[in-house]
Amino acid sequence: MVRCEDQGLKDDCFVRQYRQTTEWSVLSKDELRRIDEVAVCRIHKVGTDVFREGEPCRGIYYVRNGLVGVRKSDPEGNSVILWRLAFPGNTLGLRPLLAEESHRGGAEVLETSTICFVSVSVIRDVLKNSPALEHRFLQSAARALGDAEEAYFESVTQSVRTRLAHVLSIFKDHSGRTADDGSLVLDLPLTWRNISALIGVRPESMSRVIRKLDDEGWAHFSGRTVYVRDFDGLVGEIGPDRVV
Amino acid sequence: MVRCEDQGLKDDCFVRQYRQTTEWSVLSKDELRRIDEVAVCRIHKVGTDVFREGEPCRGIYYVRNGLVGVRKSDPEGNSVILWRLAFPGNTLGLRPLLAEESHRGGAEVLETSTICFVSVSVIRDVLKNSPALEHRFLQSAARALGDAEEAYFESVTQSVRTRLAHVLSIFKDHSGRTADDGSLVLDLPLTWRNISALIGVRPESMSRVIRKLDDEGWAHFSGRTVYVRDFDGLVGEIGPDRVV
DNA sequence: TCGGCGCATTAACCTAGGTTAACGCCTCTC
DNA sequence: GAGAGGCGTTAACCTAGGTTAATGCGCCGA
Repeated sequence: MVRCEDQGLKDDCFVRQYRQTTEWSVLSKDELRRIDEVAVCRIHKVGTDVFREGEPCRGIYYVRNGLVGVRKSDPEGNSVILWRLAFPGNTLGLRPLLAEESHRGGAEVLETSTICFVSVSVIRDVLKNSPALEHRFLQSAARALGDAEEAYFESVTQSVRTRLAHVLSIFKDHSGRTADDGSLVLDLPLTWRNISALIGVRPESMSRVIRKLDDEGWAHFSGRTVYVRDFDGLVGEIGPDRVV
Repeated sequence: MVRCEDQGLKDDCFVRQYRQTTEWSVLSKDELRRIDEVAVCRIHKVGTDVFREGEPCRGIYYVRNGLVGVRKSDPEGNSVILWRLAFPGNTLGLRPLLAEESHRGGAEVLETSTICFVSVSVIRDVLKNSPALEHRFLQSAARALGDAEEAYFESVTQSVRTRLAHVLSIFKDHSGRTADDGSLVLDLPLTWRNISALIGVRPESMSRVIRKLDDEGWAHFSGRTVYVRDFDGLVGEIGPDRVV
């Protein structure tokens, strides 16, 4: 609802990627600036929808800061899972745009987020003039496909315990810090409810697992803060790395 | 092991796609012919590997006829699932090629198959000269990604029963025929063991499910032949279509 | 200030599917 | 013709996780 300019924020989401190594970095500074010019950045409040499942794809959403989750629900609306998280720097809506499909999941703001929107027509135009960008997208789509296979495999193969360890390792890379005594402290940016949905289980089962993990001394859970004694031990004992 | 020419088969896998609507159809007849010229077609026997998990990707494999399955196993080698099937007309190895990764799954010949191999360098060369082909691949990769999400969702959400119904509907489209009395007859091209692996459960559980389905009168199972009384009823009752 | 709502937790209970083991059957090989 | 090995099935048993229900807590809005 709130435009970024109102907050004195400069809309330079894409130009800033010039220095980094995202897919967009293959574009020239000028091309990126041109995207920024037409991008519309807004601040979205927690709990609101960025887009809904089944809705036609109108463009892409660059998450500048905050946190957004992509949900999927069955036709009856029940059994919602959290398919993926979009952290700052991530882009939403690119898949349906490239596939020329509707959104297969709905995006919900999990933490107040600044999100920049760029319409389909702009992106298509950019792509038409930049085979290099298309090439990069193809490569990362192919990799994402491999990751999705891996996720499927994991869901069939691994226990909730193991999958939780996997999720924690994502947050470790992302928002983990080391305490004075050398142990790892995680301030989870998600409710346990959402973490359950991310793993695809009920909150009650999640609760059960974290209590057991706590009892066994692997980690201490207090609210959304997790104190991990020995992270490598946890991941190693509970489920070996599936970094392939 | 056996070259196609030895059998008097003409190597025209790719040229033939000119008339059809696959991704390759965007190429000119000449370009397709040029691929055929360097393609190596061989007949692979049941049980042999086309490529193995973790192996670097040397090129793509066009399945001309027969049936190939892509397996995934965990580091210890156990708990093998069947991730996808390659029917005649399908191509294997394109994902790792585009992602510039190694094979994340191993391909095993399930029915004696004629498979045409084209090396990485040829494909890369073709792609470099055809943005149109790259565009088509990007689109289908994006769609495949959506399908993989769906598969994940289904594995988390749906029962074995439902997932079996889903698999049967694949074979219905593929190798189903209608009996004189109007009922549907499927001659499954896979062992039940492999169908279990496709769904991600043990053969024993599979057995349990088909017996129940038989008892309840939905279908009759005899060896690898399935007689389905009322297919739409089965799919409708057991799990609504997830055609989104 | 109070009521209500959504998160989190616990406990009791239930069930789908994994595990183990045994058996029949087929095919291939020696 | 005998053995071996793979498939398919059944049965008995076990466990992870879903289901239901109850309780406490914190937050928000009236």
